[in-house]
Amino acid sequence: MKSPFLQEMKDRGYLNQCTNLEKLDELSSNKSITAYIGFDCTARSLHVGSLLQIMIFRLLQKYGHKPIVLLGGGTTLIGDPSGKEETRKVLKKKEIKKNIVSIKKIFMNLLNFKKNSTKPVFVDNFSWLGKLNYIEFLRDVGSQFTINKMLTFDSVKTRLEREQSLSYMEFNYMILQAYDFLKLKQKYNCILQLGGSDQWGNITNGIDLIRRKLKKEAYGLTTPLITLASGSKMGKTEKGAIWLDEKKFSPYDYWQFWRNTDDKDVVKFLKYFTELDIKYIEEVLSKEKNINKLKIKLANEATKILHGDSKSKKAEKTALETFKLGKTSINLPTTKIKKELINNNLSLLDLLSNNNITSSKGEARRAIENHAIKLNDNLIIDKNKTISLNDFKNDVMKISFGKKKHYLFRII
RNA sequence: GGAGGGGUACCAAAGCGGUCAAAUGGGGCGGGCUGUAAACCCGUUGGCUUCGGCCUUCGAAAGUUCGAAUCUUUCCCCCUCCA
Repeated sequence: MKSPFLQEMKDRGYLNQCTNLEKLDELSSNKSITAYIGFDCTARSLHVGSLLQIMIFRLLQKYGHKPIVLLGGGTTLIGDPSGKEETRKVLKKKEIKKNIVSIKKIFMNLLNFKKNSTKPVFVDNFSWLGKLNYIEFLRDVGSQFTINKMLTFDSVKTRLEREQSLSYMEFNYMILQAYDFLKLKQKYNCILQLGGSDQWGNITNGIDLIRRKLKKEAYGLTTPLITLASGSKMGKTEKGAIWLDEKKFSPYDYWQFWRNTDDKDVVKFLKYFTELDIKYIEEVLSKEKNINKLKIKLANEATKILHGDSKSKKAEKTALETFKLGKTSINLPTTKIKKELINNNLSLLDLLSNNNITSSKGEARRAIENHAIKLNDNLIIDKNKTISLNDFKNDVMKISFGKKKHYLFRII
C-alpha cells in the first residue's frame, strides 16, 4: 500500500471492499482526494453506529484529504431500503431540517476546521434533489438504469424474496444516491464514496452513473459491519441508542459504555475507535495483561475524541471514585431537588420513577424487592420509605440502582 | 379474481367462553459468582393502588353473553396455493 491513508485504513480494519484498490491507492498517495460519506437524518443525533464513518473522516483529514459530509435531507424523505426489512416511517421535512441542524453540530467537535485544504464541506442533497424535474430526471438519469439490474441488488432482492412490500418510492432510493455521487463529482471533484458494507450497491451505482455520464472513474470503499461479541449490532443497546450528542447521552455514560465493552471486543475497538498508533496498541497489548486497564484506555481515548480531554478525564475520575474507591463522586449525574418536596413526604418510589431512574413506580417497587436500590450505599428494603432531610449529607444524597447506575440528588 | 391459513405483550410462540395481565423460549432489568467482562445460577418483566382491589392490553370497530384473547358480523393487514 503506497498511500498512508489506505495503509492506516487497512491496519485499523476499516477496509471491507473496494471497487479498485490499486488505482485508489495510486491516486491517494500522489495527491489530495475528496471523499464523501452520506448520513441519514432520521434522528436528532448520530449514535455510535455512525462513529466508524466519523473516524474515517478524521483519518482522511489526517492525511490531507478533503471530506464531504453529505446530510441526506433529500434522501431521508425517501428512506433507504438497504438493510431494512420494513418500510420505515417517512419523516416530515421540518423534522429532517431540525435533525440536520443538530447532527451538523456533532461534526463541529469531531472534525478539523482549521486547515482550508482539508476543511470539511457540508452538503444537503435536498438542495439538488428537491429541485429535480421528474421528466428530465427520468430522461437524463433514469435512462441509465435498467430494472433488470436494479432487481438484483440485495436491498431490493431481500424485500421481494420475503414478499415484503417495497414501495416505488423506496425503489428509487438507489438512483437518487447514485445521482448524489454524480453531483458531488461534478461540483467538488469528489472521487470516492465511503460507507458501511450495506451501502455497496448504492455506491457502485453511483460509480456506474459517473462512468456513463462523465466518462470518468470514481471509487467506492466500504467498511465492515461491526457486530459485538454478543452478536448484536453496534450502536443500540436494548435500553436505547448510544448517542453522540452530549445532551442525549452524557460524557460519563459514554465513558461507561466503552468501559463496559466485552473482553472479546476490546482489541478490535481500540483499533476502530481510538487514534492510538497501531504499533503502540500492539505494544500495549503485548505488555498489558490486565484487560480492565485496556478498557479504561479505550474509554479514555474514545471519550476524548468525542467530548474532549477534560470531560474524558472527569468521567474517568468519576468512575474511579464511584467503583474503585466506593466514594460518592460529586461528578455523578446530579438532579436538583427542592427542599419543600422533601418536607412534603416525598416517597422513594416517586423519586425513582419521576427522575427516570426506573420507568414506573411498579418497576421501582420491584427493584426494591429485588434488593437493587441503595440510598447512600445502604440497601433499602422498605418499599414505602419516604425521603427525609436526614438522608442528605451536606445536601447531597446518592441513589444507586444496581451496581452500575448511580445518581446524586442535591437540595436547593 | 378463486380456495385456504393467520394477526396475541419488546420479539418468537401457546391459549380458542370463566381458574387469563395471558403458558413457554429469547431478549431486557435486577441479584449471586467475578473483574464495572463472559459463562453459569436465581429472581423479575402492563399501569395505578389506601395492598381490599382498580384501570388498560390479545389487528380495528360493532355485537352475542352474567362473563370474550377465545363466539358472530363488518373492515384493515399478512402468508400459502390456484388463476
